[in-house]
Amino acid sequence: MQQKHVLIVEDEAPIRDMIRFALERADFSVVEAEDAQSARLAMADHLPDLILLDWMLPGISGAELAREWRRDELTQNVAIIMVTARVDEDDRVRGLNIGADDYVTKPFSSSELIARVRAVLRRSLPGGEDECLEFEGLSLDAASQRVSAGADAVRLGPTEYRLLRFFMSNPERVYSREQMLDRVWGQNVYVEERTVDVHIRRLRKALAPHGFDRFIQTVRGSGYRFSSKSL
Amino acid sequence: MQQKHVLIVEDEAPIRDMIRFALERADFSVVEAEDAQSARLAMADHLPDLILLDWMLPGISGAELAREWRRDELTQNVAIIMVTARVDEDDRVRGLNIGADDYVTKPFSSSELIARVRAVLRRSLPGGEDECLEFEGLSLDAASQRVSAGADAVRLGPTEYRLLRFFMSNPERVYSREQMLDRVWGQNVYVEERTVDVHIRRLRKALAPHGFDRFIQTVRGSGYRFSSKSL
DNA sequence: AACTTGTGTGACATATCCGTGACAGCCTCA
DNA sequence: TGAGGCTGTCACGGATATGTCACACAAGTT
Repeated sequence: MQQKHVLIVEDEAPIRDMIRFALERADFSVVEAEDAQSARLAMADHLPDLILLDWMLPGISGAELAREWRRDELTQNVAIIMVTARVDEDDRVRGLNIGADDYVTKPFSSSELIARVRAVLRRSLPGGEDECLEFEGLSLDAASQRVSAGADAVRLGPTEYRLLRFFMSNPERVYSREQMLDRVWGQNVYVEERTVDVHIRRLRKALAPHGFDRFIQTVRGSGYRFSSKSL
Repeated sequence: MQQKHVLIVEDEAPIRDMIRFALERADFSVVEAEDAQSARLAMADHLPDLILLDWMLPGISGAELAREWRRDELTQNVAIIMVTARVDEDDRVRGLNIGADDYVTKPFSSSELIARVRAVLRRSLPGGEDECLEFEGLSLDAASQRVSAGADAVRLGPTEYRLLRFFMSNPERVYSREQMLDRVWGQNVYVEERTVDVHIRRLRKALAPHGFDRFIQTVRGSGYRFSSKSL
């Protein structure tokens, strides 16, 4: 994988340093900015692949900045992760509505940060926005978050949807329950591994009326695999 | 998954014991150290995959130690989790700034500890390189954990799969039953050596319909060999 | 040939893994 | 406040894999 460029927009120097340290250790190239203006300056030279944006900045808020970038033709496809001290749910929702791809709450561990950065970059890498996945008659539209089996629609809960989306993005490959928890549930939640089984069951059940449950295969002792080929 | 080694650096014996107990129950191999010097000693023998490092140690602080290790070529890639009684935000940032991968605050539950240890180890693992082995028509794909003989698929149990994978990664070479137990079963499980024979048999049986069982050759008095050449 | 040693093979008790239904907690929405 | 949807956990039971044994068989040895 080619080295990725990350722009940090953060006014507090110690946190900036900590983030830079973590990112450079993980082999990212890092550019720093302490406010909106220096951020613009940094972007003029070279567009980053991802921006780590502090929620609170002197002058303009990070949220405003994000909204602005999303409107700009040039920057609208750059991934954004909001960094904030707030734990308020409303802010979180607002942040994501603005167009941030993910959201990290202080205090966070460096490995958590890296994991989220990697996850976002991985997600935004292929083509981008309105992802539309098709698999032998089973189709998933990311924009409308709809799944349809042939003609008729499939009704899925949020978790089942994300699970299926993950599977369809990564077919023909075995994933452990641990890996699935990482990539479908999120890196910072601790849930039992068997929970994966239950959701697999629920997804299979939803897909079964159309016969698509055969795509979800159990690999005993290892995990699960999404594949069109039979066992 | 192979067993991981964890080094605990902690001066208080009861806490050390508690951590050791939790880790061993979760199938990690544990080495203890009570100060910087004994930590160095423990590392000299064998590098751990992860270090649980107490923030406060007699003499040198854990933070100093972490910084030192991060500078050392040999140890800089070993994951570090700081263990501390402090809840102060600044300390946390400072700890992560130093290069710790995560941070656990006393008191902590053993399940939380295990979760964090697992999370950190998982993240520091090298990305999944897609191993794909081929051998005269017999092919094994590590990503999908599939084995196929020519056109049709071969159905294997977990142990047979690992065994075949081991063979195909190390062809043309004789291995004793003991070596095979080490590398396929794991280094510290005790099973009878004859068990290898039984699994060899099962693997041969699965490969036989396609004629590929001839690759698994018995070397009387020594062990087995995987080879395309006959005898 | 008899004996010794090493390996193939089928059977079997057990351990392990996974599918499944049930359930309580938590949301949201009316 | 209650209904209804979603989530994570658990316990049970069935399916499958595992390790060990006993015995058959083969290859050397005396």
